[in-house]
Amino acid sequence: MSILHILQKNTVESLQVLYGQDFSEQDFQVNQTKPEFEGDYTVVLFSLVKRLKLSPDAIGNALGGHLVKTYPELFTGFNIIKGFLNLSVANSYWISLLEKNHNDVCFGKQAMNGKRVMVEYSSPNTNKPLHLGHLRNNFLGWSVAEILKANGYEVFKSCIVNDRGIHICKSMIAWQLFADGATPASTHTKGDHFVGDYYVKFNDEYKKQVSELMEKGMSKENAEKEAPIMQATQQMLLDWEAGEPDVMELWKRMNSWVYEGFDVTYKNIGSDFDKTYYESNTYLLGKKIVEEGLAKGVFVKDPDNSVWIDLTNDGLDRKIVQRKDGTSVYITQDIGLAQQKYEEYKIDQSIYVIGDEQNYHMKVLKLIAEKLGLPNAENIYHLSYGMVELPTGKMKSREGTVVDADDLVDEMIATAKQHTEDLGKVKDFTTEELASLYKTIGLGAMKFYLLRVDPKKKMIFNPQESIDFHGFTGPFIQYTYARIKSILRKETLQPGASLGADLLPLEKEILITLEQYPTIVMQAGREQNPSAIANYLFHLAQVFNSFYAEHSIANAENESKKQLRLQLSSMTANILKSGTALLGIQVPERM
RNA sequence: GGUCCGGUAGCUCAGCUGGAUAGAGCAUCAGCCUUCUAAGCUGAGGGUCAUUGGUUCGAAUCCAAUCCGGAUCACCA
Repeated sequence: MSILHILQKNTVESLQVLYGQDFSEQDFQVNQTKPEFEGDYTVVLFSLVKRLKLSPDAIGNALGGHLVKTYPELFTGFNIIKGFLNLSVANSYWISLLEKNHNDVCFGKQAMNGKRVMVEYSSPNTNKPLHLGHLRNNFLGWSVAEILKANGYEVFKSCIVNDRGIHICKSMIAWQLFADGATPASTHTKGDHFVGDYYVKFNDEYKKQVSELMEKGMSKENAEKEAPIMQATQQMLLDWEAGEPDVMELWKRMNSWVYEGFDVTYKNIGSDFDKTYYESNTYLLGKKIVEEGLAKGVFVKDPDNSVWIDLTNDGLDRKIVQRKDGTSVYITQDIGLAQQKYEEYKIDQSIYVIGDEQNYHMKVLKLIAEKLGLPNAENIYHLSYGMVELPTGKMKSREGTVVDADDLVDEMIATAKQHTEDLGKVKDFTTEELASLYKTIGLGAMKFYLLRVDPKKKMIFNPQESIDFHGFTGPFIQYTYARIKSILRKETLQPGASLGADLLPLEKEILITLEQYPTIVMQAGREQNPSAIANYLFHLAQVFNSFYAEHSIANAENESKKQLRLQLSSMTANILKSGTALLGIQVPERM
């Protein structure tokens, strides 16, 4: 139990003893004491004044006195300033916390709670390579899954691949028209980029054809429909749905190129999935759902045979769930998949990591699932994250401002290499060790940069800022870890050693911060928010570095101080390592 | 227009279950490597927390209105 929680509980008990009244932990606030006052934790007394009809000073004196008297091993003194009761926590509490946990690499992890959760993330289209936006999604999804595991959930990572539809046919048509049989192998191109290039070619040709038709006097709207390449694409989609062998073969072939490329990227950035769903399989579930919904009266059929759901009573609109030609739309497939996930994994919660541009869509999905009476409908949760923008504005594929994921990863690794070489601290590393270090640092910088901000908010990706490895960055934390490990290699930590009874301010500050880690992990899990971890780790590293600059560990004043500081260092390193692991970031022993 | 989200230092962001003088990083300026890794540390300057009103002992935080920015409202996914 956290010290904050203990203090809350003790306060409730004391108030009961002192005044015979039942208070709950929500009836008053406990904070960390501001540095300018004496004490460690502060009970804010104002909210108790009204109910007890006593002055803040009277309550503070009674409560402070009672706490110190009743829990002398915990509280050593108190003072009251303007309605704030400041309590000092005994050094022995902090020191025993350190003795117990300095070597526990699982500190902060919760026991299994028996709940099963699925986290769906990444969800790429197979017509173009991954970009910066996908990276935020991938890092977020992966990290949230790990954070939930640390909170005791059994987690399944899943991915729905959007592998069919008109956009896929566009790349296929363009390949037929322009590739002349070229393949990723023949052109030495990564498969997903190769296919993406034909998607671009499609759009170029389409634009050309539309403007040609418009020059001949056709309206823009008609030209967009009549352009031969678009007509061919629509025909191809029909052929695909009819299972036409040539089309299916080409589709499989081009998708396999894309998957080869994706695999490389996923492996590189450390994304993995327990289950991959393919839209080409799940879209058929739509029909069944629509029939059931019609039978239940949840859906209605219009005269033209299209099927709708009326959500106007829920403040939304009428929404189509099946086209008049009987084909299923995006949302229908999602309902089917939601059900399939539940049936296959018996999950208690289903999390969707999807951009906030789809807030409306996800609201509709959940509503429909509820109206259909799907068993886990109320546990569908949209983890909605903000878009990634550039300092110049939004990324636009038409304007070529999309930041490619593979390029970015390469750039970050190259930057890590450059910095490392400039500093020249690891000249004895082998080529393999260096390559691994560059990757650890480059990816660490990138992941931290994308995870350090609140996922719900849109963020700006500043290329210059992202390759700065100083300050609030991944490498700063990695560096702090490497520094500690350097000491721990040279000095011997003796587990049962006497640590003395005194704590210097900076030593105590580290301990107070270390103690918060389990609370932060819980908070990050509750909020599904990796940035809580990132902010915490940065703060911990900062506090440790201040301590490190101020006090010597190897040449401490005496042996018990040295052992105390070695244990502080060890526990800090463990938390830096396990915390960064929750963000998908590794820490190097040297850098 | 309807719905939803956001506006905190020059820039990027914390803080938001109401609590003491609003915090970091970057950038700027001034210091600190003969002792454990300077990818570090110490200090300085920098704020009408969009605006106005309300709630109360107390508001960046809660409520309302206004202004500004964004997302979304397809027989696209």
